[in-house]
Formats: sequence, structure tokens, C-alpha cells
Amino acid sequence: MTTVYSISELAQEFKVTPRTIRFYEEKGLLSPGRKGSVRVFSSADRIRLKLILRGKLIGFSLDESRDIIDLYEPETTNNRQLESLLDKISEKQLQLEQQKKEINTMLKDLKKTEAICLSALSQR
Amino acid sequence: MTTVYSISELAQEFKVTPRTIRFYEEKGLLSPGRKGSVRVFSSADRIRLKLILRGKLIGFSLDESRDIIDLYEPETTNNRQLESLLDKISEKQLQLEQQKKEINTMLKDLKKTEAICLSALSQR
DNA sequence: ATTTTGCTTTACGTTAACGTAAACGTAAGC
DNA sequence: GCTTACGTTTACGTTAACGTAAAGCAAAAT
Repeated sequence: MTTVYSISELAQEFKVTPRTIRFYEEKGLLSPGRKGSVRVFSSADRIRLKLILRGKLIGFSLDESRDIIDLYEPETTNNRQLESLLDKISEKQLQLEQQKKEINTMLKDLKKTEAICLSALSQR
Repeated sequence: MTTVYSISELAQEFKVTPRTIRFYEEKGLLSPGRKGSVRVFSSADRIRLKLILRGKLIGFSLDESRDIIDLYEPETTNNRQLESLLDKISEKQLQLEQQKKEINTMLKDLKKTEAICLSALSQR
């Protein structure tokens, strides 16, 4: 008995609206099952939604998130495709490393500003 | 003799269009000087632009970027303001740390997929 | 039995972040 | 003196990512 979710269950869990989830389906980022006309989400669908939202959080567009998610599910079978997939993975890794650097820079700058504030406060 | 920049110089350097820079001014994220009607950008303006774009890269909206940039330039003078500023800084730091975590998770997942691809390739 | 709850589709509206085009000014080069 | 390059303002257009509202079906609760 595999776990399934309704649209509103997932919406609640991830603090988005059902509209958002339907929109993701419309855009081809999700393809839940159907029981009649009603959407039925599997755990795999849930994970995909999680990945989409994670991507969103770190500034990826839905298209970019789809790219990444597709990387995780290689239905790719021949070597040429596998190699192009590896290329894309490397590219995404570089991009993510770059973002980490930017974040670290920002954190440093914030620490500086924080220190200035603190010394200003301690000085009355 | 302090360095100044034209709009197209900055546009070229940061690979954006002049329109983008004007838009940022319109939104209050930049306020370059003027020589007649012509915009004149200082090094400080250049830095601000850099910060805006850095924010963009890691998924901040322009409003969020403005918030962060304003943190760096505390014209804040009284203690209450300084303390609220410190709060905001802490908040942003948390947010950035969170993003780093998400990025690391993604990187791990990508490594997994990469390994799968590689083993699939080595197996013929 | 009927009201409520939750889901569906369809469709128009909205906001952010610019793009694009028009119409004009000005200073430099030929 | 005219063109070319670079700047300006004004204004309408565009795309992504949903919001919102209408109209309807279907199961569950009263």
C-alpha cells in the first residue's frame, strides 16, 4: 500500500496553494496520477515538488528546476545521452558552487556590518 | 580625481543593458549623480550595482537586494534602529545559511546521479 | 435530502523585471 | 554641416509565476 497525497495535503505541507501545484503540472514539472478527474500524488511526485521548491528557494526558474530534476531521473539509455547528461551535471555543479561563493561573500559583508553596529552600540 | 563611469561602461562590465540600470534607479536601488541630464556613476554606485546583481544571482528579488544593500550603509544613528538593523542582519544570515544547505543537498544529489551515470557508462 | 467540503476546468488579472521602440538632445569625427 | 555615437525620457509590450473568480461535479457530513 503505497502512500498517496491529495493536492491540498501537499499544498499544506509545502505552504503553497493548490493553484501552484496545478500550475507546475501545467508546465510539465509534475504529472500526478488521476482517479477519475482527481489528481493523485505519489511519493515520487512529492519529492519532485520538494525539488522544485528547493530550486525556487535558491533562485532557479521553473525551467531550470525542471532541468535539474530531469537530471535525477535518467531514462537516458545510450552513451551519447549519458555523456551529455554528465556535462549538464558538471555545469549545474559549477553554477551551484558559484552561488555558494556569492553567498559566502555576502555573509562576510554582513558580518562586517554587524561588527560595526555592535561597536557603535558598545560605544554608547 | 575619483573614478566615474558612464551607464554603458557599467552595462558592459556587468553584462546588463543600460535599460536595466535605469530600471534599478527608477526602483530606487541606485541614485547616480548627474552631469546635466546625463547619469554619472561613482565607485560606490558601481559597488551597489554589483551587490544587486549578486543578490539576483542567488535568487533575491530587487526589493530583497535593496534591503541587504541598505544594511551595508547604516545611516542609522540611534540605538533602537541599530538593534533592529542587527535583527535584520541575523535574519538575512539565517536565510543565507539555509540557502547554502539547500545548495549542498542539491550538490550531493547531483553527485549521486553522476556516479550512477559513470557506472552505467563503465559497464558498457 | 441537501448543505458543505474538496476537487475540477476555464479564463482573465496581476506583479516583477525588464525589452523595445519612438522621439529627441548633444558632442565628437569626417 | 551632416552623420554617427551615446545619452535622455516616455510609454507600451512581454514573460514568468502564479492569484482570483466563476461555474460545475461528487463524495461526505448533517
